[in-house]
Amino acid sequence: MPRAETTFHELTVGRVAERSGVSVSALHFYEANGLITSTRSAGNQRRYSRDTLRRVAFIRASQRVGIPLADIRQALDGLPQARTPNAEDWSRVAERWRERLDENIDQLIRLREDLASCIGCGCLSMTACRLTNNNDRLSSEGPGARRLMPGTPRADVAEQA
Amino acid sequence: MPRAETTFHELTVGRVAERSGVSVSALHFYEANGLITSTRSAGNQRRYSRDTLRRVAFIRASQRVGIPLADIRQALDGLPQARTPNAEDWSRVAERWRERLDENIDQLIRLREDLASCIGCGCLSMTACRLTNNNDRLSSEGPGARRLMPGTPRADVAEQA
DNA sequence: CTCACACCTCAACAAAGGTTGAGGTCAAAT
DNA sequence: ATTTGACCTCAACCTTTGTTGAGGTGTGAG
Repeated sequence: MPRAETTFHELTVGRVAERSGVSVSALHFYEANGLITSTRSAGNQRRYSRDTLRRVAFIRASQRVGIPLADIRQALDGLPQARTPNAEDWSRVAERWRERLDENIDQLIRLREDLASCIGCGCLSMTACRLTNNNDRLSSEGPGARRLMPGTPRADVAEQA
Repeated sequence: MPRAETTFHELTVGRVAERSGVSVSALHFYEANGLITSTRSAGNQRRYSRDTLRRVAFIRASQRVGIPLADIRQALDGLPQARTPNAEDWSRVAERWRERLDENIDQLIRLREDLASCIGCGCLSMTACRLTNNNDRLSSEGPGARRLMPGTPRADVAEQA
């Protein structure tokens, strides 16, 4: 099997797909959306540096907990584009990402509590219920383009071919 | 303003939209997908029973933490369809839903830990890293139809017109 | 040099979760 | 009786996150 020639730190798209568990088409997609970058070989084929594997791992792990690519992209934009990110670069990003995860965790825990106190208690009181009263500051956006609310990913069923 | 005639326990779509903070089109959509049900007036207009408000609150709260409608629907299918769900019915559903939320929380906490130990430490060791090695049992599904992985919802920006 | 496999681009399609709009009806206040 | 805002259906469109396929090229082993 003819494997494209690569220097030590260059990976073909197929190789990245193989090692990251992400399909080639998804990698193309990530690249088109600026989550990863590549150089090109003489024959116009993509060559990825090794740290792309780390980026992809970060992307997938984040996606599995339901974070949209746009947000992940923003986080990755915190890495230097000029040079290969070092440990400190990643640490900085990871730290900010932890805060993001904390928020997500908080929200879930809050819902769990609300559910217990509002419905689980059996009183079914929906007056002044925290579950019901979420439309406080929410419905004040007016019409126009807005983010959609797609579902959550589930790692056990969504993976590349 | 002509407000449709309703008995004490009947609500029009507009009324449900107003009180739940969900758009009319979204309510139509939920109904088309079996998350809520309605009877019809003589003139073919929807009439919702009051417990629809609770269902919708449950739906939105669950969506805000990234759970897909299909899963929410399954949970709601645990309620009796013949009669109006009582406190006990809701309690049962809430209990099972709590387990679901627990799983989601666990997954987020695991990612946060992995991030700290794998990247945050600074070593950047990706060999045998838990972040990287998620493709263990995942890439064994083969091709074919599979769930897509849309993003996460964010309550602060997504609401009806 | 040739062959096969990996790669390229670009367009079309998919599924979730809706929104928007056209064209028509209901209902209640005047 | 008229009018006006709420409602109806249905189809088209939107975003996100990709996959699939067609038609063509690169690359390395033999």
